[in-house]
Amino acid sequence: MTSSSRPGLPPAEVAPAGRPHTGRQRSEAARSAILNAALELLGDSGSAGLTIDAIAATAGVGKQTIYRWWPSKGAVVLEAMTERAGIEAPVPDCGSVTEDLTSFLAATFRNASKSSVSRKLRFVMAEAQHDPQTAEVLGEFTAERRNSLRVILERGQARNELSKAADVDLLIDQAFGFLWYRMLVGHAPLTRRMAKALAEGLVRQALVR
Amino acid sequence: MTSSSRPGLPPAEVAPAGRPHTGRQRSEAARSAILNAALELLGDSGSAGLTIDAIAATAGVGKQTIYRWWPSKGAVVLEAMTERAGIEAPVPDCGSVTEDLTSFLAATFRNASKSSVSRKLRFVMAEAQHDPQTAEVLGEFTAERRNSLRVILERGQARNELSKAADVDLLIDQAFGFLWYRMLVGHAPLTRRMAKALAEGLVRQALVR
Amino acid sequence: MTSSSRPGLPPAEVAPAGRPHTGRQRSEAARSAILNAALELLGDSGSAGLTIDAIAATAGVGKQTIYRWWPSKGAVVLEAMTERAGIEAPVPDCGSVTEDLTSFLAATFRNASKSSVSRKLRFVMAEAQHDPQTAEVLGEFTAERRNSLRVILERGQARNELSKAADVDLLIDQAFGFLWYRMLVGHAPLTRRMAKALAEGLVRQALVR
Amino acid sequence: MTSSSRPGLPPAEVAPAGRPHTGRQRSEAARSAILNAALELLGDSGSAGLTIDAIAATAGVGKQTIYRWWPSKGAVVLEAMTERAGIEAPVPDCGSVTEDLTSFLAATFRNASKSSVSRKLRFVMAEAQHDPQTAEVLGEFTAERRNSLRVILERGQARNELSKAADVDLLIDQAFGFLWYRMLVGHAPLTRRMAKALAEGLVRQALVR
DNA sequence: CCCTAAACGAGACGGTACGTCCGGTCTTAAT
DNA sequence: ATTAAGACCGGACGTACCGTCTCGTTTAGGG
Repeated sequence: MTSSSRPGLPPAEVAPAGRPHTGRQRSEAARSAILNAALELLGDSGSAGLTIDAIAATAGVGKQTIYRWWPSKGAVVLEAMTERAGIEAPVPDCGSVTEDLTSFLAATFRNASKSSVSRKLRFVMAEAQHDPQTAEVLGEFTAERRNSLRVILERGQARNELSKAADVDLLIDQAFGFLWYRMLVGHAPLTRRMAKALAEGLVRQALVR
Repeated sequence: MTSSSRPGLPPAEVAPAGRPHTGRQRSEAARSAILNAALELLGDSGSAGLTIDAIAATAGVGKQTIYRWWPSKGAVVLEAMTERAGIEAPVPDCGSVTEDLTSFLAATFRNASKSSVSRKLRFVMAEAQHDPQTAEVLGEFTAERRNSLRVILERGQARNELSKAADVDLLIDQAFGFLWYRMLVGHAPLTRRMAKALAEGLVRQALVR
Repeated sequence: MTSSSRPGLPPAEVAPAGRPHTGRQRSEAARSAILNAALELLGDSGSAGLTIDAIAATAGVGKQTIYRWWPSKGAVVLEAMTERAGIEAPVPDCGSVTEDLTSFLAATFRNASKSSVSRKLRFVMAEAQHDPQTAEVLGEFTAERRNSLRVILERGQARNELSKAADVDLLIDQAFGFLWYRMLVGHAPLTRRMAKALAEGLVRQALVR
Repeated sequence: MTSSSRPGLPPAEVAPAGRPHTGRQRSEAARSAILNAALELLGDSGSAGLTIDAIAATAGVGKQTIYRWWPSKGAVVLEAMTERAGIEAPVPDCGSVTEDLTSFLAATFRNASKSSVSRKLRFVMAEAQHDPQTAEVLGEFTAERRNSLRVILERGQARNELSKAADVDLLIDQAFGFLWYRMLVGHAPLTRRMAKALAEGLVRQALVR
């Protein structure tokens, strides 16, 4: 998420330039206290206990200051996560699709199997199911993640490792679907071994025949 | 969910046979009014508006009667769904894995793309993220669904259509993962075409080589 | 309270004699278990905690068995008290009004200053304020107590110790009013000394002039 | 009850002056709507029907706003009564104790025999029996009332109409005891004639001999 | 010895109110 | 204009009791 798309920027940057900005400016201290508080509370007690009141109290901030800059709890958490938690696995380039894919998925799985990270992702996903605004932010986040994977797979096609006919979106959604499904249901772990097997499976599906 | 695992059966069926059961028996009318109310409310207004108070009022039932037999809202909805909504696709047997798989996934996708069904599933999944009791019921539900798929895939292995070495659980979680991921994030549809492509991809991934 | 006015006698004694009575008879064990339970609970936890459910559970009795024989909680407690607690001071005859009155009031005060007794009386009085049935039973109880005092005072008038013109009901209500007021508000104790002073005051008020 | 002892004043007036008070101030509109609602409900339906929910609904107020400022239903009613109902008879000064006393008691009885007032007093007394916080407020209220009467009686002693040796508290509790006893049990009325007789009786008890 | 009737322990039922929590809005005084 | 503080209305939560209503069982006459 780029700085300019961050929710809740002060109106000054949006104003029609006639009136440049008047009054007190947004407090960066408040902003970061809020993000910290959200992460901390979500770490401590899990989704319960993460209330707007609690965030405000923990951050030493008025509730209005939260509502002024974020549309919903989910947005706060997601912004906190993406900014702080280093949740976004980098796109590697090892020379082969299988290796790239394995490396990317392994990094992603490792992250997601940290309970602190998983707790946050699961929370945001749950919020998104009844809060359209969280759904939108989550939509942007997941789209970005899918793009990373698309880069890898399309490079594979370009190198002629994977069939041009392969449906890349199908592969992507299998990969992230697998990840989220295990995270959300919790019936099986997200190990490095699973990442490797999944990567190989996906490549086998899309191999040039 | 079999009748005997239904939550909240009267103690008689559970008691160690010493004391056979005394007192008034569970009212089937109340039970079914509650399930109906839950489905109706979830259909009308989506997850918001599905409150215990509303269910009780709609069903003409005391709140305690709900709490007596179900641990949580999610459990009510899930039981209502599994009992009423015919959500469970049957395990077909067409002679070939690809056909079986395609048919199974197509039926499942068709179901899940009905907004009435999807709304309920998404609601239960969201609930499960902060309510352990819903998580447990959802766990049972998803385990059953995975078993259906496992039957198909293991039949494929038995018929030597699929490699014995294939990791069946990996395939299963790719399939259901794909389904849930698209349902929950909503970035792409669940069409019959996707079901077919997914089925073929999974088979190709597990083919005897 | 005489035996025949005890609430909840079996209909047999009321039936029009055509059909004498058939079926199981009232269980004395249940009756006394209920009264015991009421006293015990009121002793333990004070008015809170004295619920019909609790009485039934403590007595090992179905709730219906309580509702069958008593119209209200207050009635149970009052019957328990009058039957068990020996709450009714006897009417003494010492030869002089002042002595009789002092003795009667002292006995009454001593009783009422036992917290176990006072708790019960205060409970019944509170109940009576919003439950007409308790109010009625309490009315009977207090009427009886007033009659005891009336006997003493009218004997005083007969002996020419007190003026025939004295308003006996006024004196009685001053005495019991004093008692209840201190019991209910709790701002001052009910000592033997107070009983004596009160008795003397009342006698002085009603002396033949 | 003076304004400064009114329960639930904003912390500002209580705070140690370090932080002068910040945030929205207590809404006088809400406060008075609550008191009105309490009186109205108690007038309409008697103690039943006077629930916190009903008060909040009638006053158009959140329940929390009630709980924020009053410890209990009884406290609300008592504050409403003392503030609105003009329940406190003034201390007259007619020149003679008997006249003062008669006038005071007659006014008090007239008030208490209005069913609207009596209903409220009886309600508060009943509440006080199982709610310590109501008991406390009621204690303050009755203490104040006793003080009014004490002023009259001590003036009588000062003027040498009443014996210096008379136990003033004994007389006071006979008077208010009489009042409350008849109000609570309801076996006899509180007429002007009774007020006069009571006043004369009490004076006769305490006359200089 | 059965038959009918009533009382029993148990406990589920529809309701009402409770007191708490939280959401989202608003009003202060201060910066 | 924004901030921390905090009161406001609204509404869902889960619990506790209420008084009623079945249940199956037990205990009495009366035929």
